This record gives sequence, C-alpha cells and structure tokens, in this order.
Amino acid sequence: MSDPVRVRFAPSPTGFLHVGGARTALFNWLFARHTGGKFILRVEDTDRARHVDDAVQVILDGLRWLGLDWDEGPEVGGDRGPYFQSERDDIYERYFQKLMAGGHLYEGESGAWRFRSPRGTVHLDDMICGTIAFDMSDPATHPDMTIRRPDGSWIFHFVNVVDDAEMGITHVLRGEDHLSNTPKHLELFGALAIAPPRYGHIPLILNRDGTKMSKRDQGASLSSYHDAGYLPAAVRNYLCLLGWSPKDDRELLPIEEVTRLFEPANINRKAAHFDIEKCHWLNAQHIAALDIDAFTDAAIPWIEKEHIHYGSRISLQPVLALIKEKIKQLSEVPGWIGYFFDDAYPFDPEAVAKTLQKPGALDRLRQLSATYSALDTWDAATLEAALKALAAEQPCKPAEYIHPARVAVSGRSIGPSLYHMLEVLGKARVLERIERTLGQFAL
RNA sequence: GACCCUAUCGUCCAGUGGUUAGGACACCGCCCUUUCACGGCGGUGACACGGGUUCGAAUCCCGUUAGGGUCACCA
Repeated sequence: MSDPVRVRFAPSPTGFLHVGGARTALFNWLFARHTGGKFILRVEDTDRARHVDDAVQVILDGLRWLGLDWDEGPEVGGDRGPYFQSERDDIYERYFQKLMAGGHLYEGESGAWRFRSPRGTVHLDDMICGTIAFDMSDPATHPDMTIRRPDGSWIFHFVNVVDDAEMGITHVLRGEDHLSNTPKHLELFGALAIAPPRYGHIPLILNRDGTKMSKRDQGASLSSYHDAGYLPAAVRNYLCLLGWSPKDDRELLPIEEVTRLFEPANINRKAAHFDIEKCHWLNAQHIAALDIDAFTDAAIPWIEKEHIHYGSRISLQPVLALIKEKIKQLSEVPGWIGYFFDDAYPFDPEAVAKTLQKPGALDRLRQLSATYSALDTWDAATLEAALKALAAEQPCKPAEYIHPARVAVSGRSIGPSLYHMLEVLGKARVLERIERTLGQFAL
C-alpha cells in the first residue's frame, strides 16, 4: 500500500484569488477527497514587499466560499506547521546548511546565495503531461538559481521544495506555469537526497479569446462570482468541467459525484478558454435545482442589500417562489420583487405606452376590477376563470385583460404568471393598484 | 530568441486505427405560452496544415504553422 496522499495549495497572499488558482485548489482538494488523503493549505508569503494585510483572508474566504476545506493550514492547524512561510525561517536555515555542507551552494558577487546545478538531464514523469526530459547542461539558458537574497530572505524555489519535503507532500498539482521550474525543483530534491513528490501540471485558463487571463479580465477574480450573484456550487461545478470531465455527457454534477470520479490522469492537457456564458447557464441550472428554503437563504442578502422591506421570511417566500424559475443570477432578485413590497412602484414608460395607452385598455381594467371585487375566493385558478369568462362575454382575447392588468399591478410588462402574482399580492392590494393606475392614466 | 507544453464545431467536453465525428453553452428556426423565462423539437457549425506508417487515420510518427508557458535577488 502506498503512503496516504498529501496534497497542498500554496497561494501567495496578493489579496486576490485568481480563478485559475481556485481551480488548482479545487483539483487538489478533489484528489485528496477522492483518495481519502489530506488537503493542506500553505501561505507562501516570503516576499515581504508584496505582502498585503488581509490578503490572506481573501484567499481563505474564497476557498471556503467554494466549499474547499483544508485539513491542515491557517486557522486549522496541523502538526507539520507553521503554515506560513514567513514563520518557517529556522527550518529553511537548517536546509540551507545542509545544502551548504553538501557543497551545493556558492555566494554570488552581491551576497546572494546560488545553487550549483548538477548540469545533467532531468527526467520528469508528470501525472498530466507525461514523461519530459529537460536538458539542464547549458548555464546560459539555465543559470544557477538564487535561493537566498543578500538580506537573508528566501527565494520561492527553495522554500517551496523545503516545505513540500517537510510537510510530506506526496503529489503536487499546480499550474502549467510551473512546468519549466520543475527540473530546478527536482535538482534541489536530489541535492537534499529527498524523494520528490509526483508532479502534475494543470494547463492554464485563458480568456475567451485565447489571451492570457490577467487580474482585470472578466471572471479572473473568484470574488467577482460572489459579487455577481453566482452560487458557489455552480462556480465549482463549472471549474470542475474546465479541463476535466466525467467522460460522459453529464454536466450538472453534484460535488460528491465529481469527488468519486476524479482522477488527475484525466485532466486535459490543453489550456481551457474561459466561457462565462456556460458558467451563467450552469448557475441558472443550480438555482433551478434549489428548494425554496435554500433559494430564500441565498436571496435574502441580495434583497437586504437593496433595502427592500420584505417584512418576514413568511411574507417573502411566496414572492420568491413566483420568480425563482426566472432567475439566473441572485443579483437579479431585487429587480424582480421590488414592486411586491412597495406600493409606490414606478411605471415603465414603454409598458405604459404599449398596453395602458391602447384604446379601451383602461375600460377593460375597470371591468376587470369590478369582476374581481365581486370575488369571494382569491386564488390563481379562480382569477383565471373569472378573467377568461369576462373576456368571453365581450368577446375578446384574454390577453386584452391580462396585459393591462400586469402593468397596472406591477408597473411593467414582464413578470411572473399573472394569476399567481395576483394571488400573492392579495385582493385588497390588487384592487387598490388598479384604482391607482386608473387615476394616474385616465385622460 | 532558446527550451517546454498544446492543437476536434466560436467555446467547454466526448471520441485512444474502421463512428452518418457525439453531447453541452452560445446562435438561428419552430412548438408551448398572458409577458419574460423554463421546457420540447430541429438547424448552422470542427478533426490547423503537409508528409509518412497502415488495407484503413481525428486517433500513431515526423515536420510546419499557430497558441500558451518558462527563461528573476516574483511567487
């Protein structure tokens, strides 16, 4: 039996969690959960100049939002810590001395310490890219790497290798941007006489147009999905499908199923272009699959952000039930429900022009109001039957009543099913709103 | 420039020597329908190019081209 899997995500705290980084974390997490191994979070904060306060929190928040929990790391602990590189100085010092004693180091002119490359061919058996041979013999193209600055601080390659060794990392799933760094890391492991982990290099995520995705590009920041009203499960689902698939046609996948099926060897070797439209569609699918309680939980923060006075959860839920199927992003919720909770809802000029100002529209509204005010029962089925009976008497199409009624009670031409909307609004408010409309638009 | 990775519809993903090259997003059309969506049905649309290997290549090999990555006292 092989050793239990220990994988890690090792972000630099830049105050920004890139969607590519999030996917790397996700793949590591999936691999750990699939194998019953450990997922470790390590913060690579060696470069003090770059350090941003609260930057670590952005990373932690992002991972938690995506539902990626770590078994060892910041705020969790573990017996292979500390999990911040800035706190591991004595460990690095020890390994530094070990390399020194082995004669692998020399001091450059400025006082920086360099690792003397063995100048051989390094073979990498990559879990995703296959076997690759790197010829390291030419110092011109592969200069000896610096591992320590004159001020005593450490360089990425060195601490990364030391940490992976010290933390017992068995598999390194990281971005393809590190592929060319890997022979250097392998040389370091060799000099330290430590067996290296297995590496797997994940192709990068590019923009829709194939260019490199930078910070400012749409969808680059994980937090932008939260801000735009995406469900974490939907974003996670989308990320799973970017470079990996269950090998059949399923796309809407529960995370448990992905965990069950996930194999690093099945990760695609080509870079994926990011398609926000597909993510958007998946989000709509996930929202549609939510039950009304879960949808309510997800929607409330967005409703409160717009200061809509919805009363209680009890009064809110019937309204949300009406619009759930219309919603593709949570950010759309306030726009769909505002008029339910505010009698001073505005009228869309275009809707008014198209329906209310049509000849006879107001007369039909009066008729409908009279019909409805005589009703004892107030539910969608009764309202529909009454409206259709009224139309049949004239005779005219039910639509001639439906459209003006919709605009009258909501101010707009787009909305949920009219009869259900009227039911939720209630008899008194519906009649009041029709009166108001009549008063406002009568000649 | 050198080195490395990659190459199937616009995009994501199937397809690992013999398929009418499949599914999804997007797009278009039709149906459903009180609006907007959902949904249903149908359609447009791809193996980058050139050589091999083979009875037979999207699938294997080589080259070209294109895209990406790396060549730091960033991570």
